[in-house]
Amino acid sequence: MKSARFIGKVSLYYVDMTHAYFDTMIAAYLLDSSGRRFKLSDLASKYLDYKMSEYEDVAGKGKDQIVFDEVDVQQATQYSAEDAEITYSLCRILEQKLQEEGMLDLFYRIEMPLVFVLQEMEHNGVKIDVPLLRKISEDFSEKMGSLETIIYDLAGEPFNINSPKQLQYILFEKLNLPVKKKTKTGISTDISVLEELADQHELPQKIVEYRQYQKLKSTYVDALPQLVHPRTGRVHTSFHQTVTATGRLSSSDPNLQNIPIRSEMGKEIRRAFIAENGNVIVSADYSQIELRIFAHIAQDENMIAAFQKGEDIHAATASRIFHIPFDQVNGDQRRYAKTINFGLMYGMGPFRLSKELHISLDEAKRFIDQYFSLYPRIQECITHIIQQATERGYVQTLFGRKRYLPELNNRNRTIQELGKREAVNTVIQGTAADIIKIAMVSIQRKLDEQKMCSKMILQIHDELLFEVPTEELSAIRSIIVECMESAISLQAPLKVEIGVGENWLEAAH
DNA sequence: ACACGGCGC
DNA sequence: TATCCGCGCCGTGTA
Repeated sequence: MKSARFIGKVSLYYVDMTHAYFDTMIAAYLLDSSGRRFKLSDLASKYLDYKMSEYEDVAGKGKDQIVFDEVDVQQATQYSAEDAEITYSLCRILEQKLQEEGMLDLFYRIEMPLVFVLQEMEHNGVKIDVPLLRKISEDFSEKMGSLETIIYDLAGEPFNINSPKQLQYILFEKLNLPVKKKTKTGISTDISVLEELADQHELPQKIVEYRQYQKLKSTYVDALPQLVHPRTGRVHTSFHQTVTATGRLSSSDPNLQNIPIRSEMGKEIRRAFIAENGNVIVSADYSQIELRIFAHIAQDENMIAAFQKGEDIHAATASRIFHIPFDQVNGDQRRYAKTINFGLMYGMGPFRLSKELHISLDEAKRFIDQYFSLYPRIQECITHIIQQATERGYVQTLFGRKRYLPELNNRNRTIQELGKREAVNTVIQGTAADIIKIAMVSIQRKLDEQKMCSKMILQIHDELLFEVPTEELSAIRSIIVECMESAISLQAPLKVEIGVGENWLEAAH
């Protein structure tokens, strides 16, 4: 609910959901994951061709709106009963459709059980070290203050650094720096542009630094303490099960799936995610899950072999692409291979690869050719996925999750190309989403069965975070690893890495 | 409300 | 010919 952002989360009622077994919203989402609205009234129009009465129809709107207990009883009865009847009618229709689409297992064995796992996680929340964030905030303020002075000095005048328009004026009119990239409405000042300009003037680099502090401070450091619940002293995110086109979860209010990790400054924010006294934070993440899925689906023997031998996949890829012994792969070579490995799953082309690695277009093309000759079945797999998706109009994950891709039959080439990348990415990303959902359900089941006090608190796409009483640590370790690694058996076996610490940063080691 | 920029996987 | 890397959420400025 959008309104949650404004009124704050006040409901901590722990509603007993034991007997809820069919969620029309989730069923409709599985039937069309690209759909945007799955409200009861949307579904009634779509599947029953029935227009439900709206709340405003019975209670009025604006300042004339009355409270529901003042509504005429007949009208209130009619309105309320409609919800129940429509839900029931939808349930039968949607279940039938799920069956026709082969998605009953996905629905009953993965998505519906997951509802309760997510309810539990939202209820658990995560403890935040507010004093630490306050300290970081002050530290950032100081650094931003000095940067501000330097920036105004380099610009020759004070201006609002956060205003793209004013920044454009300073960089491209006043200082006459070259335009590298345009946006729909003007000249781009994003990070890649500023980095390209860095060798011509000192200002761009300072802007980059300033932006980094500004981003971290406003989005995380200052925002998180305000979201600590007054009664639980913890932050309770919302997980959404019907948002993404691929089957992933999303998180909002606040989004705890995009807490910084890449920059050194950003990492410090993870220190503020802590465990209650007597507990530790346990992080469990799938190592290279998407690449393993790709290797499995493509049946690529080279890639499967590398994973079965437990090799560092990026180094192994580099060693074979560059024809050098495994132990002589240097940092740059490994980085190149890593970029290709990841880019592959998003359908990165030679153009983007060349930009990313600061190499020529020809070199980028050669790398990609080398890559596909090393992993030939991967290339075949990509072709196959796209071909099948174009014929059928949709793709499916290993567990039968579907995504329709009308883009593939669009007359615009650019949109078609987008459709191709979406097709490949959805199979991989969506299968990974299926797998971690299965693991979450089985882990929660074990925790309940064994009446353990450990809590699952976050899911970050390929990582699960737990808050664990120290005495349960060794037991929970094996449960987590077992449930996650055996969620499905792949030719390139799933591997889970576990970390333990007083906070999220330490646990992620 | 929208565009941009930027954080995560 | 020219070339956007898939999926999200959110803060800020602008209108």
